[in-house]
Amino acid sequence: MLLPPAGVERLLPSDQIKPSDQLKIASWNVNSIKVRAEQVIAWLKSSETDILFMQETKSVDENFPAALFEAAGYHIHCHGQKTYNGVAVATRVELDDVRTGLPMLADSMDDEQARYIEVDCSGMTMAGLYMPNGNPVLDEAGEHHPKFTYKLDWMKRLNHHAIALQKGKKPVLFCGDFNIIPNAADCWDEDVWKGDALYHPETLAAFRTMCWSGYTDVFRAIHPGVIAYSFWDYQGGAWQKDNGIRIDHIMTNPEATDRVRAVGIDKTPRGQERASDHTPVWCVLAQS
DNA sequence: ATGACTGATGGTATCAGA
Repeated sequence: MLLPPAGVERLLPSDQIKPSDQLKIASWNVNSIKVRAEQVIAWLKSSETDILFMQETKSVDENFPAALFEAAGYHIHCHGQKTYNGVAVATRVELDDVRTGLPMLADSMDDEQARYIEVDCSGMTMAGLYMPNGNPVLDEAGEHHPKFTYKLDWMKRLNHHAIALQKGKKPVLFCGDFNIIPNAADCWDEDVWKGDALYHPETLAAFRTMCWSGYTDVFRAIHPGVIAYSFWDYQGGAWQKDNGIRIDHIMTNPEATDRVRAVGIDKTPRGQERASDHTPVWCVLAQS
């Protein structure tokens, strides 16, 4: 085992050292880019992230603080709307194409919400998404509430698109705030989440459809049995009690999974002053 | 305990988030 040189106190852990032929990709629900820009940029620098997908920017594109990112060496592509939702990508590597909006199906519900951005880079396709929350599940008549129907419809569109992208035989990666708790081990108390849209059987079934079509939850694949969360509610001292849930994910098709060299969730930003309620999830991919 | 956060909004309360 190599030891750090004398006098060097802060080396990255060995699994975070990134050779030049690798890309570090991350996803972070920032909960307002206006409030979080400085913290996000500081994290981009300290984490050596090449491409960051952001969600809940809550900003129209003309108000996105892109100049702050440019000054730090990151170019911004954003797809926002007023008040709610909003996705963006910050990159310090060249992108070949950027597309926004998740494709519709013939029977899809109308969708004006800014929740999807997709890029081509280094022969790969990578997407950042903000899945609808889906609550409440039921309306007053006991039927599916329109918000839950919208979530299921959105997942159906995502699954169709995920399968369509597989036909390219290229590496494909989806990351973002999925608003899905994949398993009981991904929350502090399963009983609290039973019946919630994030852990509803129909939500989990749609998530498994994505898994069965070839996409891997790379955090869980590389860290089996590890308890790690990506969201802690602002209320009730959830952070202090570690009452968290793992709902931010990186999903890779087989070609991309083969290139995964490391995966992690960085809890540090969640513990900082005026933090987002989510913390970043990241992975390192070999470029060939 | 009708509580308990945080952010955005032509707002001084209401929504949405999860």
